[in-house]
Amino acid sequence: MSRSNPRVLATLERAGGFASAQEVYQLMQREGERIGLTTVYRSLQSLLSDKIVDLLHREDGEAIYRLCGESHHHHLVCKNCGDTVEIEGGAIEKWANSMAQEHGFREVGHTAEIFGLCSKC
Amino acid sequence: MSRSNPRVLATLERAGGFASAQEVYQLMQREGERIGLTTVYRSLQSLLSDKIVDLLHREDGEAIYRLCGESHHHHLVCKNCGDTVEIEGGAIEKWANSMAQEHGFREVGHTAEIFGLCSKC
DNA sequence: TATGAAAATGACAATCATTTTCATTTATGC
DNA sequence: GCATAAATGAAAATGATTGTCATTTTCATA
Repeated sequence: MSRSNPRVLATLERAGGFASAQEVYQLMQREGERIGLTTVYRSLQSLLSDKIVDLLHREDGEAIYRLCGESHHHHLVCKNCGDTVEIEGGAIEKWANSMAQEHGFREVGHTAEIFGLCSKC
Repeated sequence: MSRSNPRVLATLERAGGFASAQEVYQLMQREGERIGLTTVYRSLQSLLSDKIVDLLHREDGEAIYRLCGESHHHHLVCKNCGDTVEIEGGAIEKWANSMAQEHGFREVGHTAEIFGLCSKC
């Protein structure tokens, strides 16, 4: 069973707590850290199963890891220029919880992202 | 400019209006239709840009296409057994629209999925 | 009915994220 | 020091998706 390499977590934090495995790896490379892509993937998976990060997906399907404990928010993404705004999701939390309760689900999480064209595009 | 092959749309309908490109392709193969994987991808993309289908992603990131006009709903997915319940998302529509308006975004869409442990697991 | 331009098709190769394999290095207890 | 388990990373494997390109089909018009 592999444990997480602490530099991976540190890098994810430095990246704003929101990045893909590839991005974490490239960031570490650029900063001169000597680490393999495999280790980055393994560490992120380990952080995921320890519930230190969550997993969600970008529009193109690429997996992105988000630090838990970051205030839970969602994103409004421009599908043209990629500009991203963080937004509050209180309404979603309530919706997710009530739906889960209604259907007898426990330990629920959710993903919700909104995409469209920003005012500039 | 490539137009969508009508058999692709027909197959997606037959599949319940909810399937990945690979699934549509395999289904067509099994039913003896002579079509290439490339054409399936192209047709789905074309249906997407014509707004006849939407795109969303499975937990593993694989792209799934959903027929628009199917009543818009979301999913509650058991992360253990994969069991899925369709749920209404009226609250989400409102949230997405108000957030979009607040930040000046137009032509917005959204994805929202809830996952947890179902009552059996 | 011929013809030719444009669109559609599909085999195949390329790309990209992710996972697996496996040999090597590092850490740890004895 | 030594044995053993854990961690690491290079390289290959995998799987979805996209790009390329030669061929076929469609279809309006000569």
